Amino acid sequence: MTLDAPDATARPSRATLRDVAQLAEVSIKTASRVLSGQPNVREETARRVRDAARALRFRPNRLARDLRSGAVSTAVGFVIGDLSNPFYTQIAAGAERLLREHGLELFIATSDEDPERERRVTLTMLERRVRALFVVPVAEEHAYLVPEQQLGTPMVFIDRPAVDVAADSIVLDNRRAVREATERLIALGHRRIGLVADRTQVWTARERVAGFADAMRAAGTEDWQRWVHRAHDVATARAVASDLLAGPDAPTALFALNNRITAGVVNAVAGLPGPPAILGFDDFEFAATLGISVIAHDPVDLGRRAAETALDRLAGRTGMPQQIVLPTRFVARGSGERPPPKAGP
Amino acid sequence: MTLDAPDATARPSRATLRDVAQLAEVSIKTASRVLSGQPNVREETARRVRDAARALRFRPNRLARDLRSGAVSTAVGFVIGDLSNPFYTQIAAGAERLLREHGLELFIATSDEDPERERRVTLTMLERRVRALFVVPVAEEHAYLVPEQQLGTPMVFIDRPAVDVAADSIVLDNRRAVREATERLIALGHRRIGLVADRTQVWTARERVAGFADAMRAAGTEDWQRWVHRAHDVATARAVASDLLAGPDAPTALFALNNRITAGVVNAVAGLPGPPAILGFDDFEFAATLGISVIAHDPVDLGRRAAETALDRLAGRTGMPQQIVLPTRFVARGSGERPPPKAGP
DNA sequence: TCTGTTGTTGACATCGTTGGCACTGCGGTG
DNA sequence: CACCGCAGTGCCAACGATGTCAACAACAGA
Repeated sequence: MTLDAPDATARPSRATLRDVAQLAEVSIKTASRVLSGQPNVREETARRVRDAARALRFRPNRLARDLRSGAVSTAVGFVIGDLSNPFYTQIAAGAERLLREHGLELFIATSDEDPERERRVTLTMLERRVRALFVVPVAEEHAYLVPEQQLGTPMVFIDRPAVDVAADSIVLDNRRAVREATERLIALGHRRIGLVADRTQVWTARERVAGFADAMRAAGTEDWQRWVHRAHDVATARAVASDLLAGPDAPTALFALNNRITAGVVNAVAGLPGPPAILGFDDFEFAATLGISVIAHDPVDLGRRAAETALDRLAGRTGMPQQIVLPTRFVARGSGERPPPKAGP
Repeated sequence: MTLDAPDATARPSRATLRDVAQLAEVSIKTASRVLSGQPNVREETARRVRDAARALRFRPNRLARDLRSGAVSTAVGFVIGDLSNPFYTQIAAGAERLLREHGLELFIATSDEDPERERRVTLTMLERRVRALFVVPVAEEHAYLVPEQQLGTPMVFIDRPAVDVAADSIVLDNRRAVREATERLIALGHRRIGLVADRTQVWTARERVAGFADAMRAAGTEDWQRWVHRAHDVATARAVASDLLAGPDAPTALFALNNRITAGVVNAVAGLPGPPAILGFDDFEFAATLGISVIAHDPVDLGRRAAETALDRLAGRTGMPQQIVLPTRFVARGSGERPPPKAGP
């Protein structure tokens, strides 16, 4: 009993192909052939190998496999902003479903809506040699992805387009959707419309505010900027809405530009007598129950289309990056159809 | 200018450590030392290497690194049932936050609530040599994980305990929570309590129904079984609730045993005159706005505790698997405090 | 001058797998 | 009988990184 015998100590180690080959009394290569389904192995030999693998509970090391065989990993990376926002996770769910049908696995990591973290997790994904990459970007700067893309990793940007890298993207028709919804409010007689938008850094927020501006200007309201307010999370949105309604010259309608803001606004308004009109961007589970009118779209479809695009590229499609614009639809449920109070100054 | 110079053809390939070393005119090993921050390299040499790496846009290949250095990957696997259920994603968000602080990255894959798929994605995670593994299990059978666990990969089961593998788990005090909530309904005078529970296969559903049975039996209701109904998604839950309320001997209270079922029930009841009392398991964003009383708990904390447990194991804690039971709290918001109608048979 | 120490560097083996190629029998062909 | 094709198998290199160890220079102390 020597002191340095490593196998004597209680340190079981994972069975490798070598162990399987040894037990089956074949070469490593033959074992590999059997276990990865290559032809030209006698059935009896194959059986021996399979038995050995089972006995040793052999699990191939994907790291080694993927390393050896270049970029044929089955992992696809998905970088989203925040796991607790259903908007992101539904996109992921949509992409996942389609990818799975093609034998690919979706791995999700979060950027926490921080550009620097987005960059880090994205690069980590690439270091792991994912087969394709999906990003719902927060950062404005993606030049660092250019070389990676040239190396052949398909990349698809979701919900927000790629700026300084020529990649495919799937977006919503934000500007038009908000313009048209704002026009509806104006047609109902609203002029004091409180818009609650996400941070300016976010592309969708900018687009949506632009749509609002389009409609307001068309209606002759040049000081539309004073009606634009900012919030990024539910609590802030709630506070902003409460303040607006309590303040002088309170808006007769509130327009919340994403799901979290809508949650805050709905919360603030709940139970108020003579509530303002309310519109939200993004549909949500309780919108029907609460009677909230929204600009609806299908995040699952957003993800599905992104997956389609990536699969196309993997199948060999080349050429200019595509930008797919998905439609939205207005769903009237009551809250957005309330006219402003009759008596006014 | 030879014909076979590979660099002459338009085949850009990813720069490796070798390329960097060549350009910097050092050995591969020295380049490795510089780029992975090992000591004992002359500053001038180090600078040359860093410059070369930058010029070639070198990105290390994690596959190779992780392969060589054994199981020291920074990836942690998380297997959840469904990306579009906030319950799961919030758990993931909680775990992610803590893991990140320890330099670990969370990779999420979904089982689609299918035991066979759960098994497959779990094994894939292990084949990728994750440092630790989290599972919100659907399957009842996890014996296949035993050898992997013995090899040292910490595993934590979340929301539902591990059955045939001795792993740590974090669960809620389901049975007690439901028993006590049911007792409240009984104290209010309810006897006809319609319970809408998830499938029997799901451990939490069984526990929660057991809690209901405890309370009903204690109150002398031996035929509690006839009040138990099943639903797995929002639509079914809604239909079940509608049927119950329309049928003869309609319940005076509805108790929904998870977030999706609650959504369906709330939907079905919305706007009804003289609505039944409603209780839900799992809190949700609009519960306050809608005045729905719930058994609340913190999924984010569930994830955080799971991460803590795994980190402990990684830090070397040995010994028996722990089962951590997290408390729930009852949040009264009105819907659960409605007494049954006075006039009765 | 010899020996020991310290810092810097590179040659080589290695992780677990797959690809390329060569080798062995064996039956069929000219 | 030399030759070919072909199924079945094994040896060796390779993927891209890191670990081990030794070589070497510079310098201090005896």
